[in-house]
Amino acid sequence: MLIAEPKNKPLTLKSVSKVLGVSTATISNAFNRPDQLSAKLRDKILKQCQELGYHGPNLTARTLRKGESGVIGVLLSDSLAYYFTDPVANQFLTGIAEVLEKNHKQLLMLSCAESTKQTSGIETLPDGFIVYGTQDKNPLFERVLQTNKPIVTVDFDTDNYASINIDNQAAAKEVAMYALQHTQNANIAILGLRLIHSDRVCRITEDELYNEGESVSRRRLTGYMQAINEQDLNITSDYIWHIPHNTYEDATKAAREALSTHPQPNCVLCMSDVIAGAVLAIAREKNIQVPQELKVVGFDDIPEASRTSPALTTVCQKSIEKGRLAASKLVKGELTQKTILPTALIKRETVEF
Amino acid sequence: MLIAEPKNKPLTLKSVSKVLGVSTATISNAFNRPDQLSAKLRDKILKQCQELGYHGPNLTARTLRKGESGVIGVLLSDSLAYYFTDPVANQFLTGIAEVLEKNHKQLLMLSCAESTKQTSGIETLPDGFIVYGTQDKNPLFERVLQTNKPIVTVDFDTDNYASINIDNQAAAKEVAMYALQHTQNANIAILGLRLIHSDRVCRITEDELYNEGESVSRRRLTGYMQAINEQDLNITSDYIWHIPHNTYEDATKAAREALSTHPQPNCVLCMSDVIAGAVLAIAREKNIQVPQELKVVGFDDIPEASRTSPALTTVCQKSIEKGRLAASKLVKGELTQKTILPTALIKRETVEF
DNA sequence: ATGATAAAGTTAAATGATTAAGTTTTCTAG
DNA sequence: CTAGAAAACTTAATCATTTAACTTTATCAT
Repeated sequence: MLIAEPKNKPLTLKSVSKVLGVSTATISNAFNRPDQLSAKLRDKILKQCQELGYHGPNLTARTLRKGESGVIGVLLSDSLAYYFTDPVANQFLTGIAEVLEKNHKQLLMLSCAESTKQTSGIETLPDGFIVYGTQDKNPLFERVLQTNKPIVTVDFDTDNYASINIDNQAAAKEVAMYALQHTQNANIAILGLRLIHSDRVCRITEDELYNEGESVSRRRLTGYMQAINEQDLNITSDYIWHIPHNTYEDATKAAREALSTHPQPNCVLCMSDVIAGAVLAIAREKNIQVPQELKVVGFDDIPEASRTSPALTTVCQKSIEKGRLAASKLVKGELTQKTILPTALIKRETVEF
Repeated sequence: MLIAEPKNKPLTLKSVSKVLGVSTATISNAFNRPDQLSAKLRDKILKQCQELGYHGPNLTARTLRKGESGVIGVLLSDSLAYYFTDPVANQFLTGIAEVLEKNHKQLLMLSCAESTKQTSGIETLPDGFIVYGTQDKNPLFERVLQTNKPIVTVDFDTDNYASINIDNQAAAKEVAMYALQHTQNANIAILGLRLIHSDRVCRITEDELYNEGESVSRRRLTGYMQAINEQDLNITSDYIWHIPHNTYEDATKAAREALSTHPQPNCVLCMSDVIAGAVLAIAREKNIQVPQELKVVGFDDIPEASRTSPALTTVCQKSIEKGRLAASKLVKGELTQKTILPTALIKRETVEF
């Protein structure tokens, strides 16, 4: 039986090698390169390490030496807390987690929204990054770029990197067309997500309507507008809301405002299912019949969308698949291809019954 | 203007020091210990580093040297993907993320369920751990224990560590009492979570009913049983279901089975709101009126609980607060106290209207 | 001016691993 | 039995930092 070192000092390759009477290199090889030593010695070393309570090389030291940590960073444009709350993000992260776990990679969550003190140098740890959401000149993102490590971007696109997107504009146009075609004398409201840089729920101005950006939301808005035009309808900025965060609270506020206007809209285009869910709740509260008096469409097809009553008509984007694909591109090193995932219009009960 | 090193080699303290003509120590101090050099030189160094594109010391090397990474590990008993899907876990993680972000700590998600190959030594990286859920002799958990790093456990208890729990038994008893007191000729079913070690939805056997473990679910079960006894009612194991994962799919299967029994239960005690939500869906499908013909109670008070129709009567446990508290204990170094968070019975519409 | 003291920088020894290159041991064939 | 090759193991350089201990420069009262 081996005598362990005093409990307080953590075991190292060196201290263990001293106890076992072999070189540090041999123990390292026992853990990492079985072909470099005899099977007999290897078994003996592994067993003795077990007894001592040494469970293998320190990750930090190994990472420093090998330049490889086994950690994948997910870079998120908003605060971390938000990503645990948002159902779409949850699905996306679920997909990532699935693939990383299968490949024995660890998952480090990094938020760009962290306050100015970005001194930690955390970007040097992960072996690669999945970058989610638009990153307009974010400092952490800039640093990540400079590491020259593998990157896959999702829901936005930058030259030189693998990316995963959907055709937001076409999908939005399709769902809007469907909704408008089933609405007589359409009076349209749009509940948009992050259309402008404000932290408050509000309507947008005429100016802001034409300030075309490249965000996911702006592309959806463009899709809606195309549908409205093709149907020879129109909408003013008075009927377009900006919702800063994809939460029930914000969405409820906007929904309540939107359904209190005169004339009251009979067709609400929502940029997320969370928003659409809030509209349904307010409609019930106000005794407005959906879909008879009011058509509602969402976006995303989150799990809850099929459980609302009436069940939500929406655009399905395979968010889990997005995550899976992002992670697998990264672990497989497929770092150039730009993928557009398909979407599908899901007809449930909030447009026609 | 400074000339940067060739692009391919990443910048280091050493390479930068060569360019700037000062020692590595001074640059290190410029970043970490402003008092160790003149403000003038420091400003100059920082500006020059900026120009060169050196954004501060490499985290891995710094961690190795200082023994401190700024990373907090969250050790999860199930697969990672599960924790992004489960609404209770989402809230818990939201709370953690909030506090860590405020304290400039990074969040590393670690799953115990990872297949046998646990060679990575990842437990050496984080500065501390939040351990969530029962860990019956899990190898990764054992290693974490051996690191002697700060640990806070949540939803289970081990000697020597700070822990956060709720009184599952009392809370379950309370909600069950309430439900039973409002049910005439009660015919009870229990939809339990992870009562036994099976991956399939099934009823439990008489034996398994009395196999008392120490899990959260078992304590809730005990609470239910106490209420049933105190009301001079009874239940057989035929009316107790085991649901392996807290998902709608599993729960729906169990709910469908439970509402197809003869005699049909008129009071269902659910160990989670997800399960209760599934029961409501099946009840609607079968045209069973809730609460008139069927009382349903859940557990957790997830956000969706207030949005179901009818709105769910349940036990509120402040899951976000749990996460916040766990993280703040860890960052503040309060590593001994064992906290029992309060719960509250939330009376909505699924027991009385 | 001068010696003492404080401030500003530098040197060099850790930190815990990996791995190329070198050394010793074992094996094989003639 | 021995040279040569292969296998088994060790040595020592390296990874990018931090920081105690040391050296140099500046400050200041006398």
